[in-house]
Amino acid sequence: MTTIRVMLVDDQELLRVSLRTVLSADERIEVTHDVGNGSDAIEVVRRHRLDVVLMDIRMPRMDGVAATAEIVRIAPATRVLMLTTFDDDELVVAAIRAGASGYLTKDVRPAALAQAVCDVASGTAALAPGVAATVLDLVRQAPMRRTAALDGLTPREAEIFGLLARGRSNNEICAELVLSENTVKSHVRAVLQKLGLRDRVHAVIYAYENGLVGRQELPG
Amino acid sequence: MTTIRVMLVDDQELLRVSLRTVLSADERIEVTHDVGNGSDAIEVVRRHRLDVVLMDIRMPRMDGVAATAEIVRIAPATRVLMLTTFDDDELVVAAIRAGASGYLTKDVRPAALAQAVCDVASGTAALAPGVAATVLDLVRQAPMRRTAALDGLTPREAEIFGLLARGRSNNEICAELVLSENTVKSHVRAVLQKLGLRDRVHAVIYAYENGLVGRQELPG
DNA sequence: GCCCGTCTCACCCCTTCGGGTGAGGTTTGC
DNA sequence: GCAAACCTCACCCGAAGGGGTGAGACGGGC
Repeated sequence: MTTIRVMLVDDQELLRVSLRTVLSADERIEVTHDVGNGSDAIEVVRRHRLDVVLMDIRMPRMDGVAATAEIVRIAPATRVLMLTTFDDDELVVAAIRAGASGYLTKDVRPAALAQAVCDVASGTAALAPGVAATVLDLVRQAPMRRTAALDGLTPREAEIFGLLARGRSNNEICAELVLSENTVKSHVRAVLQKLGLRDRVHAVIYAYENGLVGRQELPG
Repeated sequence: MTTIRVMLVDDQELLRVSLRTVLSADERIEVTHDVGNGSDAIEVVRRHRLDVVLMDIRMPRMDGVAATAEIVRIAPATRVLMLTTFDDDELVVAAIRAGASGYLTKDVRPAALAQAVCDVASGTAALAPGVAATVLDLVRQAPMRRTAALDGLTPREAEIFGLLARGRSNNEICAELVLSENTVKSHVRAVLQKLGLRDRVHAVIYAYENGLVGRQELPG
């Protein structure tokens, strides 16, 4: 059995040194590289085979999330384990969506850290207890995040979009806004075209995915 | 600091005894009850204050998921930690949605088990490494979850509904499932009729409002 | 003044969709 | 063996939706 090749990515050199000490104590692990920012990390990934990248989420010169996305893209076999001082909810989600295999807070105990590295190397995932709660909440009922995803729409178009998202037909919209159906169709066309959506079905999905619509009941 | 009051729920008495031994070795933990099925567990929860319920997911007389849902309903402060021999994907999701605070496999090491009990008691969550990967996948691109909101649909219809919820056109569906468009239309009609929905737009809304679909990306 | 964006509406086209009906095949259960 | 689901597919129809073009009215900004 070969050792697990690990790279450390953190802007604090002091922390890198201590991480190296901790991980090197585990005979299953070999720390082959350590760098201070995301750009350098990507360079290393491009040139060397790595099993696990242990990455701080907040860094200068390309943040951890962006670096993770790029690393996963160019080296899918390499696992990325995020390391952070906080269990910032948004960053957790962003990191996971970027393709991170785990998310640990820096108060993790040394033995647990080494174990987590081995876990992700073997294809499983590692979550810090405090982070796990956040993730479970996400599974339970997906959150809605507010976005400026309607930029570029005129006020009227945004209004039409809101009705589209609620499942209104063109006919219902023209009744509610006192417009001719032709006008409604013009607005709908503009909305779909500007947002790059194929049809009103996709408009509904877009609305939900971007948190642009609250809870609603279906009539009937 | 008071001890953490724990109840064990498992149909195998042998396992209950060994769990009791393991957990009692930790001075932070006090095993106050142990029962052999979900119904008894609920009775205990009704009468006593508990911090953590350690529950097997497969049991006679009300399965672990149903019992969890009921326990969470009547005693929201009590945390439920699922314990299972497998990391069955569907059961993981069901347990989490029922309100479980953690999910461990029975190959967990004793010290880790005690730590997990303390973790969930303090409000965080505990996930076994093998389970965490499953959950992360759900966050990344959540697949369709099985729910009562789809009762009455045949398996094929439920499958069609899942594609409807993702914004697929009839044409795309018939390509993905290798069916004629006429067949797809038949299924779509049955789905809309059974769920009392006007059109596919409302089907998407229904899916989101009932948590039947996770985060997804729109193509393009 | 003029231009530009917005809102309004009209007409055309063709595709997609929802609804109705019927029908042949399989599997499941009584 | 028969009934009852279920899956499959076909044909029909009318309505709804998406796309294109054009155009009149109003407003603000230069």
